[in-house]
Amino acid sequence: MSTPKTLHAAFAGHVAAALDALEGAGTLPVGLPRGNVTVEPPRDASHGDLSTNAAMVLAKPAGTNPRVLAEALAAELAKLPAVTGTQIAGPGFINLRLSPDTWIAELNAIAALNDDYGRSTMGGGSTVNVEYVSANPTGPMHMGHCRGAVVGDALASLLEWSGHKVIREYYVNDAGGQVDVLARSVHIRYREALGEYVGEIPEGLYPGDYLVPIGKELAGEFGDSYVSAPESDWLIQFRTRAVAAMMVMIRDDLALLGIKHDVFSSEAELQAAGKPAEAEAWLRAQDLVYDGVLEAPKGKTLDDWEPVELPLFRSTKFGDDQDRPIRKSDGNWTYFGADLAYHFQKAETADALVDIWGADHAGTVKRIRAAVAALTEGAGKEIPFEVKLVQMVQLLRGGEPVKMSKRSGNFVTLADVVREVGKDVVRFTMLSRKPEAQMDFDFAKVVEASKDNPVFYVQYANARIASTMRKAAEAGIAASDAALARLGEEELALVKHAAQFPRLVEAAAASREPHRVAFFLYELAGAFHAYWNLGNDQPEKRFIVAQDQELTSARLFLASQIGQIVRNGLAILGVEAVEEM
RNA sequence: GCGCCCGUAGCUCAGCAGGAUAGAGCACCAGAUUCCUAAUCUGGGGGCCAUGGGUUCGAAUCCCGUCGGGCGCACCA
Repeated sequence: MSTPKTLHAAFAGHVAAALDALEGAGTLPVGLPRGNVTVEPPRDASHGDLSTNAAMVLAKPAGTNPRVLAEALAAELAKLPAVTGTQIAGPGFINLRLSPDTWIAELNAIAALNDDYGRSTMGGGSTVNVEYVSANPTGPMHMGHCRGAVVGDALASLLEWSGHKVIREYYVNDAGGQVDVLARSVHIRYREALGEYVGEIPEGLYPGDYLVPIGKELAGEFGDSYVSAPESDWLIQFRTRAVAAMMVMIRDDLALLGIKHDVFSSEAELQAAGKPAEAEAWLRAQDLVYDGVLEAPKGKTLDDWEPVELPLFRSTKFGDDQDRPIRKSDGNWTYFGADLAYHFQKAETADALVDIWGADHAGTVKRIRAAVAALTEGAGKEIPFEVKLVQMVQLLRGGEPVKMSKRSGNFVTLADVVREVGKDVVRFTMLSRKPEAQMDFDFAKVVEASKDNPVFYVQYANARIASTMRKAAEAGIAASDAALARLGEEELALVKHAAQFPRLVEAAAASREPHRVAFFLYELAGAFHAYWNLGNDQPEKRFIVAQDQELTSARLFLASQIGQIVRNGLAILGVEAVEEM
């Protein structure tokens, strides 16, 4: 896909060219680093349309005064046909004012690029593996998983928009003690299905009803042959079957949110393939794994603590606080031991790794980061690795916390919530706060149809535009770019706002923060609604002005492009852009 | 005791990989709203960006300390 340069990208190029010209003229020394040079719209629109700090950043290394350099640079930039005014302000900002034609051209660019406006080649086609959800396959998804799922999914599409190939991956923890517990829980349901009275599910097992159907299925298949058989006869089989059933449920839950992973990686398969053992052997050869005894944890008393010799990974060498065991005293892999090998496996097919984790796993970030550094450096290709921690969501209903009974296994499931408020509301709400901040999710508020509700407000902008188009069509007027010169200051201000979208997408992708897209849309919708409201008192400012078809067509064209941006932004977030509400 | 995250208006939160006079919504105050494109509109007050240092031409943003809140700290995942 070839992407024509958007206006902001083009001006970054223009400033660079102007600096080249100054170098050529001897005004500026050749080869100064320009990494800190920015070209961006000033916060205060009265300062102009674009602003660059180039003179301030380069003055010092050039051994000159910022204002002198600014004068020279401004003179160079003033030669551009698009620039109608330059001004030097403050400590050396150069403010540029652009011709209306420039903005009209950008409006046309939005129309031309359409669903692709905002895509960029920033990522250069490199592959990013985003691992998210990775909930244990021991039950349906509950709301605790929801935020990470949405953030991860939106981040994945954001990265695609900014020119990366993305692998959406789910790590299935089907090898640890939790899935053995699952198998035992299913065994009880199996006995129950055969007519046995099992009473209350014992403490420590999974009590949820969702295991009943699997018990029945296994009963139908195996009859009573495993009822009193020793655990070793049935555990693996029951476990495999239960995990498979759980993953079907989980995929269904994810589908409700519009989430579909490319790869599901099984921890059990990873172990069966000997990956953790390979990693251990290699790390031992590097003296990065050794047999040792950890000190007892400080500041916390454990009654059953005993010193034990375990194979330890030297994560302290890479910034961790403590070396970490990769196998347990029974010889099985620890979660970390397998996870280490898993990350190495992911690194083989990606140029960068991103993990989305719940904040309760914050304590394990350092060790896994250490492991990735050790393994990928060792393999000769160091892979950047980031963990995004997603904070917990508190569920409220009209301001009151939603009660959850752990005892009965009645947590609030994702499916219930999506069924109640809808996929779009869940997704947008989860993205309406930065991930590392805690968040409230109030059932009453998120479905409110008012301007106080961002989900509604943004969708309403698109719906309003769609309804205007329908209305205009009835009157026989269509959008047209024939007379865009008729658009005035207020309309062009909307274009200027919308034109930020490509930059915003790049910045959000670079910082791995999809919530910025949500905020941008909220603001853009706000600007659109504000313009719309002008029509309340001033009928000549309405989109449809019956006695002036030319102007109406131009405004409809504008509205249509604003709608396009809203739709593109919502597409990144995975939220439907409805046309009627 | 150690580590990580957070601390911005009365409340809930933004703040664009350091930039110009720190923003939005709610709440509050004052107006408008028989018209119109339903799901209101316009304007206003309100801040020592927790705090003390440091780096820089320039800090809410980066670094260090302190205070306050949350989370996590053996072979659980």
